[in-house]
Amino acid sequence: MYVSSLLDKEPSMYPGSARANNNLPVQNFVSAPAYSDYMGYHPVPALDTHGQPAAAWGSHYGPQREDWSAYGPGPSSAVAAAHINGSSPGQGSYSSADYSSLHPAAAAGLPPVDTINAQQISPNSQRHSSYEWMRKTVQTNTAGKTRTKEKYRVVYTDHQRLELEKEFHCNRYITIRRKSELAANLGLSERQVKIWFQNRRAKERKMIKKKISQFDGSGGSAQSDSGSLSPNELSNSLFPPPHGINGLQPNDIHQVIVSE
DNA sequence: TTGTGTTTTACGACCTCC
DNA sequence: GGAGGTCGTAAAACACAA
Repeated sequence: MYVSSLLDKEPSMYPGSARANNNLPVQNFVSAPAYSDYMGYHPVPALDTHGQPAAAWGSHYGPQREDWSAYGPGPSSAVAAAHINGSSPGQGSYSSADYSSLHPAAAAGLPPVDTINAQQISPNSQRHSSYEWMRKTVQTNTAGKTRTKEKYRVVYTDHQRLELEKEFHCNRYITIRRKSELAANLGLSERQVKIWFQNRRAKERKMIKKKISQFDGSGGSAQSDSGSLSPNELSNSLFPPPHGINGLQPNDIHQVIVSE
């Protein structure tokens, strides 16, 4: 089950890094011993500052995964502060006008991202400068390409990754509605959220593959229980992709999940 | 400080589904 | 045909040993 891949110690997964130190003040993180594979990874009321209560997480997907409750207590004011103080390179990628055009729903029903941006200006000069090049890159590249010859990717803030991880932990496949909401709340484009989930699933498959190969290698047994399945088959058998998900209204999906 | 390996965003190609 | 899936890959960001 998913527990095996997430709860297994994965030191390579978001180790305490300079990234975290650069993005957020250390004091803004509380320890999360219950979830050691992702530093500072614990449920936070991050979205509630945008008018969405923390409980809404559960309401979207019904009961949380059985292993989710192990990740520590709920809302932390310290992390809420981190959210407010946190930086967001991705947010620097979009002007409010661009953002509104990209996220009409957000523009209509959510607070303007400018407000968030104003709150989340990075205290880190390097990060800040990276926003500048990103802003420049996106705004000046009329070809629609976000890549430039020198730099072409932003680094998501810990808060953005935290929220994405939380969503991934609830559901490995994001619904259209949740994608839109997350994008609006995190100041990312829906495309970025979609690609993040794709990459995240790829990462997990890679981790599973790695674990299987390690298991086969160390166990000495050429055929383990999982040996009859390829990593992809194993992953898909555990978490089958939601075929036809787009044919359903988000509410339908929500209701299906909640009813389970 | 630098070289090297790993992780993280982002994209294109191709496939499936509606 | 469009949207989203995987897979493979590029390149920036990062960690860390030497």
